[in-house]
Amino acid sequence: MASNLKKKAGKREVIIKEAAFLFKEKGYGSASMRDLAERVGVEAASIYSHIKSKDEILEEICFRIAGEYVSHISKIENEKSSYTDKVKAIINLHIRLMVEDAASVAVTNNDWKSLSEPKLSIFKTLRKGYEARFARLIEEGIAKKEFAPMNVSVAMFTILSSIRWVELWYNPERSITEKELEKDITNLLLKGLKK
Amino acid sequence: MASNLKKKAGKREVIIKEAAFLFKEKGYGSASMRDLAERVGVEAASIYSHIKSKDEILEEICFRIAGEYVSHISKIENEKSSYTDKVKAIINLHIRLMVEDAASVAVTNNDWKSLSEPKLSIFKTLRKGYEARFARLIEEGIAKKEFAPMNVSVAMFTILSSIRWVELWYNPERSITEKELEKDITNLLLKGLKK
DNA sequence: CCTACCGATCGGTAGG
DNA sequence: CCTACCGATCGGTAGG
Repeated sequence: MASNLKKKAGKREVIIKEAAFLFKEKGYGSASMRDLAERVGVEAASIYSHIKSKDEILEEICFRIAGEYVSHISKIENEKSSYTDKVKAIINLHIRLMVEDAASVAVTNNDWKSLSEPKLSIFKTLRKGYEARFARLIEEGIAKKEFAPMNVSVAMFTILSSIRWVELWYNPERSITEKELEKDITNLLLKGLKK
Repeated sequence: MASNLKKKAGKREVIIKEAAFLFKEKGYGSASMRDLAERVGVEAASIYSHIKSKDEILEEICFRIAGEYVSHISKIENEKSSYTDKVKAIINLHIRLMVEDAASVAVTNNDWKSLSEPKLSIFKTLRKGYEARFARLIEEGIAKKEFAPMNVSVAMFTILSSIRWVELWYNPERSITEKELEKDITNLLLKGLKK
């Protein structure tokens, strides 16, 4: 009985997790609910006992990831540390999420445009808020002479998107560890390519 | 007569151009040929006088962009310049293509996975070849002590993907010019955020 | 969770 | 380039 309940509660998670893999592989628009059902191991109609719509799955994936970012940046802002360390913490956050749940991060990055209203607008607002807070940390870092003077938006977006490739390249069988990956990316972004 | 012929030759281009905008906006899988026909201003069936299939349009977009990259890197390799300047030239190439044809670059980045075989494999091979050549330039730059020692793949992918955000942010109405954008991104990647 | 099925929409073709 | 239409597949529902 208890195991039955647990199985049922877990099924929704299984569906969302498999959906993340599927959407990452094929793209949201090209993935069908029948594809998803096959991966989960049930008939297509059965999926709908656990979720309301294909849309809802995308929402769940995108807002979970967005929530992760937003909740962590508050902590980083409040830490008593240098701006260099705050930016390092943000880079670290993005790499960690990417390594821990590459599929969901990839889907959020690639398919958030397929969100339907009003969720699309809410997502955009969340993202803009996050970006504004990150931009402010860079701005303050420049003001405190920790960072070189430069266009704040350019710096922020360059850092944010520079981590996206990890999705395509990194897998646990690589000879490089997450720690090394993080160190190399952070060094490159903070100190540059040049010797 | 001559104008009729020209009109016909141009129509295929119009279709591919509109498709790039459409695919960028909605994603390849979520965009329909009826959407595309409406943008072009004809009935859905009429599209097929100019192209064979939806697939073919995606192929055309992805391989044109891939071709741009591949043809330019040969020139860069053969230039008698420092490795720093070669890397700068590659960054410049990516920014220029992104600014000139943001839609096609975005579609290539986001939807190449929807290519069907054998084009998918060919595309992957092209991309791997390009990456290998870029990686070698970084490797040689490190050997010549122009660049700091680091994992070559990490450096290459970080640089390549760091330019992707331009698609989402840049538009000609921004107060920043393409030249300034390029200078800021190049500086950040070569010298780093830190003062 | 399944069988059976719906209306809508898809990519694409025939024929003019 | 259009009208008319095809078979396949889509997301989703009814009923058990």
